[in-house]
Amino acid sequence: MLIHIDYNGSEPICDQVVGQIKLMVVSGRLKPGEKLPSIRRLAEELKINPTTVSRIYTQLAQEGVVALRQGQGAFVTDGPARLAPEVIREEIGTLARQLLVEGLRHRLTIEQIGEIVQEEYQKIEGGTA
Amino acid sequence: MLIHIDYNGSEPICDQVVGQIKLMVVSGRLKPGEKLPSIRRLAEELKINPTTVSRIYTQLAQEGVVALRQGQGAFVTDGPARLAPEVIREEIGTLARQLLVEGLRHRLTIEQIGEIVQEEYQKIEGGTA
Amino acid sequence: MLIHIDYNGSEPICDQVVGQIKLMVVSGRLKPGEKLPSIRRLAEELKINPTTVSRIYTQLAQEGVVALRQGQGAFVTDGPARLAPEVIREEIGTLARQLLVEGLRHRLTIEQIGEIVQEEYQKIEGGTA
Amino acid sequence: MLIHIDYNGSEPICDQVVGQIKLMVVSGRLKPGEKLPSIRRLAEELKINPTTVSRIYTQLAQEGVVALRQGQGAFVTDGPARLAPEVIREEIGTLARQLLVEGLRHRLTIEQIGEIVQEEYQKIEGGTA
DNA sequence: GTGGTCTAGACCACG
DNA sequence: GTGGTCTAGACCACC
Repeated sequence: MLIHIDYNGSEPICDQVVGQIKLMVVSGRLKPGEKLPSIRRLAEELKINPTTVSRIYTQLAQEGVVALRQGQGAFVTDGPARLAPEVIREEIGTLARQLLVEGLRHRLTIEQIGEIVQEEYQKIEGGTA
Repeated sequence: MLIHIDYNGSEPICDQVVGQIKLMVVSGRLKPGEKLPSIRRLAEELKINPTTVSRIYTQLAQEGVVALRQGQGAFVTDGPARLAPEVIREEIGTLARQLLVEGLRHRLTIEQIGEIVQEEYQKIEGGTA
Repeated sequence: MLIHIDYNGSEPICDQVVGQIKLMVVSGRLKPGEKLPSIRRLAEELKINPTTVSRIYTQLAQEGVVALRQGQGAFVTDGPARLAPEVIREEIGTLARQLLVEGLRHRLTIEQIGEIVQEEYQKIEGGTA
Repeated sequence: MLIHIDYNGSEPICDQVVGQIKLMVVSGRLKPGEKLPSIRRLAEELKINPTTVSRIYTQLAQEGVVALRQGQGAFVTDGPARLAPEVIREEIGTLARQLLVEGLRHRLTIEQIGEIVQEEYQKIEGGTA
């Protein structure tokens, strides 16, 4: 699955894995309908507890990234339930504000921040083809 | 201090206050050299625990937003210690990636995400004048 | 049998099939006395495991929707065993309560919930004629 | 907390408790801003494992019923994030369909089912005053 | 004191 | 084989 875990950092393991799987879905490296490794298999591969993987998959399911089917496994969905547009606007706005505050704090200009967003977008979409 | 705390949300109080103080610094509402309220005073004003305020100031000091001077209080710095450009690029890149992943996941286009970033930037800079 | 399975959803396949067969019986598309396909045939048709179909038929038999006759197959009954009115009242009351709790939680009025019930009733009875 | 658990039934304990807490919120017996018992306290009271209560509270938080605040406890919110109207319609429609199928199956008329919904609504709203 | 994360291992339901 | 639930107990972050 090409997931890298930093076991010593302060970010919880489950957040790290959830983030990387979301990225793989958005970038197209994991496609709708595709099957993820089983809980036990991924736990072995990442050397973490199966219960932790279970929690990761459950969280992804709640965010609409995957669907869990008993006896079959975890499958990538074709997108999350649509939230009201103003809810999405608020959520993304909060993330944008955090990005701006940290960027400006470190003496970047709005243009430089915009460039970084574009560069990261290219990296993500590069995997879609 | 014009800080608003959402006591009913799930975001930790200390994160809320840290975020808003950073925002006030970046937007120019708090200027370099300016003195922040004492721990006791701010705790009273926000009706939170003094030890929480203490942790907030410590965290801000670690991030280079304020400098703590023994017995005198917390003073806004003129910016964090200059990190290597690659380090800043990586940190901001991570935030940009999170923004993009969540935005794209909710079916926003890169253009819509860019617009939200611009709108939030206007809100921040509106306070600078 | 005109059963549609959502292989990408999180609802167990057996629940989906049980629900649709019950719906076909209630709406009159399956009539009392009618024979259902054999386990093997339905399993082939729906491309699911025969043991799953077996469990589906067993569950339908337990709920009184069909009767299983040794070596002959599953036949639609003319209704479940008549339970005491209080038992039925309690079971349906529980389902009504769940409907109301979820509806009210999402800011629907009792009138809107009632309308949805009526609309769904029309959809069901449209198949009876 | 006046929660009753059936330890022998087939419905998972966590679903039972989640359902009852939702009902208490919708009916006004638990009001927005009100604090729920701590995880450890409720675990003791219900004689179940603290981890199970934790999962219950987490689920309620994800459904927008409560907000969890570290160091403080669980607090009733003033409602879930607004979903797109068609999503709500679909979710409630599914519950309505289940209600109708079970009711009609047990030989109730649409009028009788409507009466049960009204009666249950009175029971819920009776607690609001 | 509070909730959040992680581990460990049992048992059940689905396919 | 798959995921789902529950228990048990450790350690950390927040207030």
